[in-house]
Amino acid sequence: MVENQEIARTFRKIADILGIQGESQRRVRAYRRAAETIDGLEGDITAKWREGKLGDLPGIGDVLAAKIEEMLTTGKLGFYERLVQQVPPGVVEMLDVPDVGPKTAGRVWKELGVTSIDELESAARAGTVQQLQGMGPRTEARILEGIASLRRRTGRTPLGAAWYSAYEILASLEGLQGVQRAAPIGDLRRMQDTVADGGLVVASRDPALVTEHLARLPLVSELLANDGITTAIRSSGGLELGLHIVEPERWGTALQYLTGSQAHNAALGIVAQQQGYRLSKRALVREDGTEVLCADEKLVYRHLGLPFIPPELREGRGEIEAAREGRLPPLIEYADIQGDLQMHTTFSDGHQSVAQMAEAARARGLHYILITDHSYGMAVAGGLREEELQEQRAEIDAVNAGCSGVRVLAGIEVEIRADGTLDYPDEVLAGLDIVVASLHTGLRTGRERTTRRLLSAIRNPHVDVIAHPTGRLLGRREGADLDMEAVLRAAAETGTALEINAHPDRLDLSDVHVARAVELGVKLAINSDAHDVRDLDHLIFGLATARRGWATADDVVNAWSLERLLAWARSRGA
DNA sequence: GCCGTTTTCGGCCCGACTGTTTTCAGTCG
Repeated sequence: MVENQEIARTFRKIADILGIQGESQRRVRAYRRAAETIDGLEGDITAKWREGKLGDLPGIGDVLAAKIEEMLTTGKLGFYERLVQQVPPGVVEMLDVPDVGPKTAGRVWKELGVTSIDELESAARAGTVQQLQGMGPRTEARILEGIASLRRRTGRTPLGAAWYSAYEILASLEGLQGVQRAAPIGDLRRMQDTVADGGLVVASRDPALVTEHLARLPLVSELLANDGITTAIRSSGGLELGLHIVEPERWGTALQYLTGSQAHNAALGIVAQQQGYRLSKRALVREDGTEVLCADEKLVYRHLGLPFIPPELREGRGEIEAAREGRLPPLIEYADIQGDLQMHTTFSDGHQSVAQMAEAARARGLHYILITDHSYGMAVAGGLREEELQEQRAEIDAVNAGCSGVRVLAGIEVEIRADGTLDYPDEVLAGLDIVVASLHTGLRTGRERTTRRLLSAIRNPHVDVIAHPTGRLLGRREGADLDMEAVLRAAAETGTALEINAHPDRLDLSDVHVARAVELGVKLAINSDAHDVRDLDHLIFGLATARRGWATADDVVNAWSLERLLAWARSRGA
């Protein structure tokens, strides 16, 4: 699958460069579309090529098929190599700045000679950018804000990318000779929404052998060594992961210590001191210097007189006091999740049919799903008109009649419009089992307006769930400026659930907002927002975010039985 | 650049928002 990623990445880069060069939007789009197709491919693209079936893939015709073939046979692409010569890499990087698109990047480069984000910043500060035709002081200010926002998040990788990368490597290590155990550490194990100090710990008596194994993995592009000892690995996706190899009898302390966070370990260190220990990666050390080895992480906490504290809670947010006083909540677990209340189908921008989504959900042990295609306001996503909603209802009824072992509920992801009203009238919404509402546009129209729109949707008795409340996209876009406290209080008052969107690009609500929601008694929904059956697997990220916010199964409506869920929804529609 | 047909070329998911315009271009979803 390395080839798939590589080809998709190359096509996206080509699209970027062609865009900057002012090529036709259609041509640019063709490359992006092909990249999406390749990313979404189930199997290895090499197999497709061998079967001579590249042309069957949507968005791939003769020209792109030939380019894929060139990459698979020669490992490179002449067209791409010529293209990258034509535009400085720093100009392409400017596209990462919010509000800077291909036109702007191309113009500041050609008209001002700006070839990097740093130079763009200088030019904007110097007031040079606003001298260009069609650009003014506000555009300049937006560019500066965009650069600042980009800087704030560099060095952090969204959880999903880091997690998949690390777990593929962990899976390859499992069962290898010399490897006794392996686990993630750092903010990766704590499942923070973005990862900065994630890594792996491996228990082994033969570090050299482990290093040798790692070096041979196709998922590992580079071993980073310090004094001859491997301390980090770079994944084929470019992610840097710290690496620690420890003796098996020191596994527990190492795992605990390296998982952190710093705040948690600092607080735990005080507890240790009170018991006459010092906390370290190698062992619990008594005052006389003797070591207490812990082969198991639970033992570390037990020695310190504490119950086990789940990694997601280890942020120094009062978890140690709570553990001491027996107040740790019974965190929601994966097995508690009964259903999924947001997913899309081919009726709008999803990849599969209602029946296929239902089957995929059944295979994952879910008992019910809510189909939530977009309403017509999301024209770009093929949003549904009212009559299409009726057609979909018929299909849902048919799937349920076929008794697939999972109950399919009829819903919608209805647009909250600029004035706070919804895309469908109340009588249409009343006919649905559960209504999910969300904002996709006007996310930067200001705190007052965004808050007002959300409050208006929350107060609509037909709306049961507010999806991805802030609209943030990790690593790409910060959430809308809004009065979250007011939103949470309104949701608590009306009994409207707020979504923890489990897509690893969103994780919205964030853990901090979840914690406040739990305090206020706001109901939550952990939803995959799947646009493809495989996206159902993202629920684990939403689950982790819920746990990081100290949520229990009772706080989460889709951890309830179908009967309880529907009774809740019905009680709200009044 | 793809696709479906009209088998050679025209259409390709569209609308909101912003800031610069004085009628529209660029970005985003």
